[in-house]
Amino acid sequence: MNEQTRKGLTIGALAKAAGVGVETVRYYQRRGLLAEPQQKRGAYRVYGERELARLRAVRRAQQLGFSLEEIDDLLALNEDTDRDRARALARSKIELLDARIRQMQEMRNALTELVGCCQRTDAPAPCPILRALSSE
Amino acid sequence: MNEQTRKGLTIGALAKAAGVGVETVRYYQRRGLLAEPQQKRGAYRVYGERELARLRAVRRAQQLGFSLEEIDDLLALNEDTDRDRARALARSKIELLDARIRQMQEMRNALTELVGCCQRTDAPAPCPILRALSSE
DNA sequence: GTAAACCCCGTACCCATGTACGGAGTCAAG
DNA sequence: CTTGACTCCGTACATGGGTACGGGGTTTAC
Repeated sequence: MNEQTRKGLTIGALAKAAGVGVETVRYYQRRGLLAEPQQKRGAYRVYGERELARLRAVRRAQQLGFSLEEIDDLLALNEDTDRDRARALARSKIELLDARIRQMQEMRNALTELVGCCQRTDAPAPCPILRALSSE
Repeated sequence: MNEQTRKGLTIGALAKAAGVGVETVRYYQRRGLLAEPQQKRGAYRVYGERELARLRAVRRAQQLGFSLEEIDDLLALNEDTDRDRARALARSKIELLDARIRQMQEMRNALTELVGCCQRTDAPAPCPILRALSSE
């Protein structure tokens, strides 16, 4: 019954496997973020690994702070026939990621400080979180 | 005229300084994310550095993928009188940040690969972005 | 002391991202 | 061959995070 994964998934199974709702899958299809599968079993669409991988990737990328539109761009990079354009877009996303990563690390440090310090004191020091987030 | 920053800002100046709209400031106030300033000049509220810093911090944290509610929690950590609770929350956010940072780095690597490779080939290799995003 | 620019407040509207609903058709197990 | 779970499709509603509007009061610069 788990060779369904090989044999093909119904939309429900796909959604479950990716940890999203059926309606979400359909929504992504409507938006063009997820292609409708070519294959069908009778009247029902049949999904495979490709769709599952993509669906999971969408969720991941979303958690990284990208919008569905950006994700579409991102996932299209590979297919892009205009390699130069693709590379340029990729580079700009890299810069964006770098900036976010840096800030997340600052925030992380601030939180660590917060956890570590004040083990004993209740002094109202200048908020390390604010400090971490206020750097340009 | 720029000692307004010392003397106090109107809502418009505050918004501008933080790079948001006036309506956004008011919205944050309504949500309780930004306290209304105690001071007023006549009928107009007067804002200071505290508010500006906080407002900027909100924007930053937002870019890091936190919701306004989470941001409220985060910024409240410092004030929290229940230190244990604060520490626990901080720890959980640290883990979350770590996970996101890791994934962002994977994604960054994938993009770098994408930029670097295929300088000459147009071979449809397995999408590095999908790969980066598909790791659990 | 008047005009432009700005604030206040309330309410309504907007976009992205889903979620829910409901009637009708379909599949697969028993 | 029936029954229960599932799919399809369309449309409507929800939530988060704002944004716009409008009537009226206030400041400030001239």
